[in-house]
Amino acid sequence: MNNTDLTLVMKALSDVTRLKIIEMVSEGELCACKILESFNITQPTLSYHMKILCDCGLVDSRRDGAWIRYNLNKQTLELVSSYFNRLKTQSYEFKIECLTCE
Amino acid sequence: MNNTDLTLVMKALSDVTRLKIIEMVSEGELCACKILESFNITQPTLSYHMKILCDCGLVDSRRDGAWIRYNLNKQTLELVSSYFNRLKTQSYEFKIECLTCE
DNA sequence: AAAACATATTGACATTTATCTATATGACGC
DNA sequence: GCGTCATATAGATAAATGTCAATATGTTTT
Repeated sequence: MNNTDLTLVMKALSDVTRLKIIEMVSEGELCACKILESFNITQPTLSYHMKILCDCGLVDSRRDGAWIRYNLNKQTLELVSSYFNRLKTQSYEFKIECLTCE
Repeated sequence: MNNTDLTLVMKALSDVTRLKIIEMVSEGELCACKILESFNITQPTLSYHMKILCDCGLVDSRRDGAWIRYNLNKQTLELVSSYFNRLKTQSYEFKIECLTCE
């Protein structure tokens, strides 16, 4: 996962509505109509948010009759999770100071 | 860490420049002048980005003479990391389908 | 085939964001 | 105190973002 892809994921998560959607979907598959009930937004706005979540790979969608069912993409989540774990382990307790700055 | 705080962190990471800064700082403390060398942006623009990274708690700053030295805040990173770990474990292999949608 | 339901797309608009130039503030050395 | 270096703030601006109303597309039911 390169920086551009990661930026897309972060951008997707940088909106309160989408963050809540991710949390809802993390508990199990949901259709748009169910998600919509939890928010004070219009259907087109939800559709816009779902597109962003799907495009960055965080959420998968599948048609089931008239409904579109959404669920979390665990693989992408794993990549994001491991990115933060790597950052954590990379940073050490004792700082390597930049003394010269020249 | 509530959703508003988390959104701030994600917003901070949703910019390629800031994502690179985080990676640089994760390897050790750096002053603004050193960071600036790696980018094609002006000094005020970097200052703007550093403020966003500090305000959300991802980066700490300390004055050292004329310089401001930046380093990663491991505590915040730990909170973000554990958030994603929680999301991962919350989502199960077998989907709890929403069959009614009524 | 028409009506009803679920979701997506389009176009408009206000707000936010990233960037710059110009200027201010703070620290150090002379 | 003055000049110089490091960083921050202010004001302006173009581009991106989140939202809506209106409309289109796709699916099911009658």
